[in-house]
Amino acid sequence: MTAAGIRARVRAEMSDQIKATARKHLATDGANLSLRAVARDVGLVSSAVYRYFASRDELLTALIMDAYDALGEAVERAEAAVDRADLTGRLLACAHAARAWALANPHEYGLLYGTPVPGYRAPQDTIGPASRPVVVLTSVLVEAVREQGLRARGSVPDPVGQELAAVAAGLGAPDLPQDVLGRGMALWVTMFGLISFELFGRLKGGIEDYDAFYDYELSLLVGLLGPLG
Amino acid sequence: MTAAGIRARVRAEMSDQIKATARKHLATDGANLSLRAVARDVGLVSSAVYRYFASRDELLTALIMDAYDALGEAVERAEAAVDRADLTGRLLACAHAARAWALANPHEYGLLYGTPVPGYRAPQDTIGPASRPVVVLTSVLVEAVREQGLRARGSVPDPVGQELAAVAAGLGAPDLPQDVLGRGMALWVTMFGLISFELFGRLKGGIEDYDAFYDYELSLLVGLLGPLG
DNA sequence: TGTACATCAGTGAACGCGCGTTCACTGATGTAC
DNA sequence: TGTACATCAGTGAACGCGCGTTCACTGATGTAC
Repeated sequence: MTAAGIRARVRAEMSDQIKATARKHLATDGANLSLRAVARDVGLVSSAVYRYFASRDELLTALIMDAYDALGEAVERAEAAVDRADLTGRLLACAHAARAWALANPHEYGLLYGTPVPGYRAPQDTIGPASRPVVVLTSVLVEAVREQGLRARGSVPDPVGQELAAVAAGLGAPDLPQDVLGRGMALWVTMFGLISFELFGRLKGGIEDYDAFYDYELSLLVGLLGPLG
Repeated sequence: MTAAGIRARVRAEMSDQIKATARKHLATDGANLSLRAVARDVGLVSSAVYRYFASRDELLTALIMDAYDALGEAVERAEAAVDRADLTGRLLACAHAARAWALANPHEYGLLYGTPVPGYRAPQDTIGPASRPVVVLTSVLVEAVREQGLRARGSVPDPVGQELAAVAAGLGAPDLPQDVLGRGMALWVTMFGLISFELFGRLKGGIEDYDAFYDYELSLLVGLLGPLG
């Protein structure tokens, strides 16, 4: 390995360590992450962090991108492991993977799907990684339509129908019926609603067995899609 | 009015003004609300605020309680204004009122349903006001069962079934079929999921006409309940 | 092989700032005799 | 009616703290001749 290569790797490792420490700090500070506290924990003087991230916001952005990627990858891997013909299983695998990742990384989840950080504006770069899970779900729906005869069960009134058609096209699935996408989005929204309610403690006192509750509610929303192989 | 009464009223007005100003500050600071900034804005020295709220957390708690109450009242009034026989209309009125309140008070909504404030623990007193909207929804479901023959459309596997039965009992509706409550919760979760996605900008770039999208998705979830008058 | 130079991660002090909370106080207003 | 007293909202200074960011610097390591 060239000297430059070694330097680059050491640099990347330090950068990773800063991010890892920052992730830990999300747990206590939430989104008002303290650069100085992170630096202290890493064993650096606060100004040294600026060798790696130009500002606190840039560090936050890096954390967000990593989180989107981690969630996206978790969903993709889980979905890929299921028998291709088991469409319901593939949808459920996505849903389980998303929840499992959120439970394992609650504060990163909060960063992605909780209240926006005050004063922070997400740069454009986050759009790609952010859409990975939804791309997977969409592809499953497309296959269900093509291979297993999943059909629209109603019509979608405009302007929603037009917008859904545009979204489908943007996701590379221009032939997906609007109604199927609309029902898929209900599933999508409910998934994140359930995860947020669980993580943010909004069901405390009512539901104890979140695993079972999640599965039950998901089954209702998968049922809403229509008969699936 | 007695002198004591006047003093009490003046005190309440000052307290209200502090809360109103604090609500404005939620917009810029999010949940890391600055007591000093609020005091400055009210025209008080920071220590004077302690005559009204024992700490920053107590002020936050007051804001949260007020917000729950405001949301609860908005939902209750909207529901009460609909023809009693129009069960679907009553459900939709609740949903519309919740969204309208959230759009009008996005930062208070974030306080209630967004990422929990780091380090803040909600006291027990918030439970009552927090459940007002869900109580209304439940009562509509109960009436739909009693008066319009809304029925369970499937069975709810334990332990979810048992937990839902306990929740129904806790809401004063011990006879509500578990499956109906389970589907109602799907509606409930989706409502808040949709509102959060809209407010937190998670649908940016896809959906423009949120009014129409919200109605469309709601119609899917109301449909999931079963035939309704 | 040895020397002068460039690179660049990390240092430490400083900038100007804001924060929550405490505390002894002032001064207006109402109360009791 | 007039006076002494109690109440209590609001003041202003201080406590000890943490923050993001800048800047001139040190010193180790690699590079070029």
